Amino acid sequence: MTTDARSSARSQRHSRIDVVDAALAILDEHGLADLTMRRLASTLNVQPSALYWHFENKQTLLAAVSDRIVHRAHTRGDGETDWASAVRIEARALRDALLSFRDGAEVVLSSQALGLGKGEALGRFTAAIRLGEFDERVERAAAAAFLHFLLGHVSHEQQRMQADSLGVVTAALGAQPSDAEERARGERDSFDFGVSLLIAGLAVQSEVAR
Amino acid sequence: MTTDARSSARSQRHSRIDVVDAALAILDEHGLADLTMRRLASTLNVQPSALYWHFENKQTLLAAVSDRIVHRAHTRGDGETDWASAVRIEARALRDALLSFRDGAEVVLSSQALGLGKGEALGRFTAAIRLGEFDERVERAAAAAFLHFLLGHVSHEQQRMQADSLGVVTAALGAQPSDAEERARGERDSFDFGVSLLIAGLAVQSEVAR
DNA sequence: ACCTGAACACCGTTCAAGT
DNA sequence: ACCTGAACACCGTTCAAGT
Repeated sequence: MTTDARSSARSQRHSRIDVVDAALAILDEHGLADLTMRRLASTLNVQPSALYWHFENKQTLLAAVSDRIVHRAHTRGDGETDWASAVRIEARALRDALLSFRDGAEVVLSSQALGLGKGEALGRFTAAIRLGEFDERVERAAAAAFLHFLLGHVSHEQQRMQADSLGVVTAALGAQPSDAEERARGERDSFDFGVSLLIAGLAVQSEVAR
Repeated sequence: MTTDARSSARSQRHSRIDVVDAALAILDEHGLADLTMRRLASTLNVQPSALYWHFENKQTLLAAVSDRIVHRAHTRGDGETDWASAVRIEARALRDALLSFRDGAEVVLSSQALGLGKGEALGRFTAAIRLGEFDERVERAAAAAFLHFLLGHVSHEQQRMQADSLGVVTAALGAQPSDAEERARGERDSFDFGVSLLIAGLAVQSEVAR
């Protein structure tokens, strides 16, 4: 018990993995704005400069955090399914993964925009689309479209969640359900609808090319 | 001539409009990272604290900058066109507007994600889609899908432009055209393709509902 | 109506040196 | 292999006071 590495012992030595673990904890509990190098260092009982032994800079660290969030999106490869179902399953799994950490979408969005990280999210979409045996250019552009929609939708969604929890009064354009559960259902529906639009569009594309 | 307000005279008094003008100039010449309150103040020959008379905080200022970038997207309302053409025209106009300022997409993306700004971009898509007389929920979800795709695609695109200009070697996944012009064409094509996917999907939706 | 001056409470990053 | 100590060059924001 008392020998556990995760206890409050000081002057523990750390690995990259420990640093990312601690970063994820700060992210989830306090949000991206509070995820500073200095704060991260202090939760690890270490000087800020120590972090630069593990990571070249903050962006690289955030890319590693992003990779871990995305990697959380498990989908058991259910063997035989059509590309459309596969894409839908990946989209939901990735959305769930992003939603499972505070500001998760924003972290992944910015790492993705900077071209950092392992690109697993794009890879997942690409693999699912590949089941449809499209032209390679179509496959690439479609995967990017799914990913852009996913990140844009979920980051907006998480932003609204945070605004709500702070009781911010946003000028109520359109209907705004009062009940949180109802709102969550609405978000998921509009996400699914966007995914459906893209899938339907890609299906049409395959008929055109035929 | 020498009485012109935009000359190098000091201790000029400024309006919100002047501040946004100056911010846009810094954005375009030096990028978002260099658009700090202190730097902005110094180009206006003013103390940083003076900016807080015009804007509540930096995010609000950036939202005003975002609004101006989006407002640059002119499309003459060509009278009678179908919703699909109207959406395509808006998408291209908005992309051009974002591309006309360095880091334009990122600025608009983050203001949009924070729910700040006037929401003109979403309004433009919504108005175009409305020509198709869809269900209101469909209209809203589709407009959001177009906007998310737009912002995601263009911010990624601008990121690559900047990486290229810095000579960064990104692990060449897939074919990477060497010639800049060719690459620009590829970007525009994959943007148009994404827009086409969404339009085709929405067209199918209208048949289903019929 | 618009700005100054001074301060507060922070940042990310570098680098020689330690163990 | 991993970290300290100290420094550098910055940030956004507040607020009393000035004109």
